[in-house]
Amino acid sequence: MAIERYLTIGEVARRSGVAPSGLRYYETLGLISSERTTGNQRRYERTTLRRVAFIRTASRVGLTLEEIGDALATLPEGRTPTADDWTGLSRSWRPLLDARIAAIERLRDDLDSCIGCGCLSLERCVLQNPGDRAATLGPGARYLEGDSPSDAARAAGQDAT
Amino acid sequence: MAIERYLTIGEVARRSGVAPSGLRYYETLGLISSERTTGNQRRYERTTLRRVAFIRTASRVGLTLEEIGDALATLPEGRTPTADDWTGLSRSWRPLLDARIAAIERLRDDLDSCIGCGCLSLERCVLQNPGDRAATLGPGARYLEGDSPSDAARAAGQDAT
DNA sequence: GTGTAAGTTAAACCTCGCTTGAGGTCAAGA
DNA sequence: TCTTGACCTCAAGCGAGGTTTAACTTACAC
Repeated sequence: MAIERYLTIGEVARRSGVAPSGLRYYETLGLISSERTTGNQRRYERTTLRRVAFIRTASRVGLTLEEIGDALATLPEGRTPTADDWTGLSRSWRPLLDARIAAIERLRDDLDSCIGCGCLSLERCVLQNPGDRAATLGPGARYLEGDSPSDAARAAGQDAT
Repeated sequence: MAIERYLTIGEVARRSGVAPSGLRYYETLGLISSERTTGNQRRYERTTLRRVAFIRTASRVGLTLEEIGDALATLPEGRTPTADDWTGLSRSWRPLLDARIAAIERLRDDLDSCIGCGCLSLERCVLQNPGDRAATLGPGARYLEGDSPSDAARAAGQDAT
C-alpha cells in the first residue's frame, strides 16, 4: 500500500512543534526512538508524531518526562500502537487531570474565602494547608513536595498573626 | 501595645514550611525583608509569615517568583499591610486562577474526545486524516495552552530554517 | 564562662527541560 | 562539481527555584 515514508528530524520538529534539540533530548531519555540512514541521520516513523504529541500534552499538565516515559513504556514494543493502545494510555491520565483541576479549583475557592476574611494567616487560612501537594503545577513548585508532613502540621498549628 | 516580637529565620522556617535557605533566597529576590540584630542575624516581623504564605500559595499555582514579586510590590512600603491590602492582592489573582483552571479543563476535555478515537492529534485526528493533513495546519497540540509567544517563535524559527 | 544550636556569607551544586556552540558530515539542487 | 542547508555528536550553558558546603560567628541555657 502506501509507502512507509520516514520523517526527518526537521519534519517531526515542524509538525510537532518540538525543536530538533528537544527531540534528540527525548531520545536520550528513551521517550522516542529513530532509525538511522547510512549517513547516520535520524529517520522517524509516523507514529512518532503521536508519541511526541502525547509527551507534549502530558508535559503541559505538569508530569515529568520520567513519568511520561514510564507511561509510554506500557505501549507495546515492536509493533505500531493501535488506537486501543493509545486509548488506554490516554484514559490513564484522566484521574490525574481531574485531580489537578480539583486542586486548583480548591485553591481558587480558598483564596476566595480569604478575600472575605482578608486573613491569609497561617492559623486559619486553608491555603496554608493545601490538601493535595501533588497538585502543584510547575517543576519549581514540585520541589516542595519534599516538605515533611510534620512541617505542615506544625505550621498549621502555629499562630501567625 | 503588645511587644513586637521579632522572629528568627528558624522560627519563620518552621512556621512557614520554607527552609531557611529558601527564605534567604526569597530575600535576595526582594520578596521579603528583615531587620538585623547587632550580631547580624535576621529578625523578621510577624507579617513576614503572611507574606511567605502568599508567596508559597502563588508559587503552587504556577506563578514565577518574579510575578509574585511584582504583585507584592503593590503592597504599601513602610507600614504593615492591612487586611484590605491583602484582600486587594488576593482578588487580583482570581482571573489568573480561572484562566489556569480553564486551560487544564480544556486539555482534559480534548484528551477525552481523543479517547473516542485514540488519536491524540487533539486538533484534527490523524486517523481520520490518513494523508496527515494535520501537518499542514502548523505545529501540533500547542494551541491548547494558548500559543505562548516563545512557542510560536520557536516553531516559526523551525519553519524558517 | 562555656558548650552548642542556630545563625552568617559566598559560592558551588542540584534537578528539569531543554538550547547553544563548536566542529564536522550529509543530501540535494544549480 | 559546488554550494547550501539540514543533519550529526558532544559538551557546555540557561533559567527557575532552590539546597549544600565551608568556614566562621552569635545567642543563650546551664
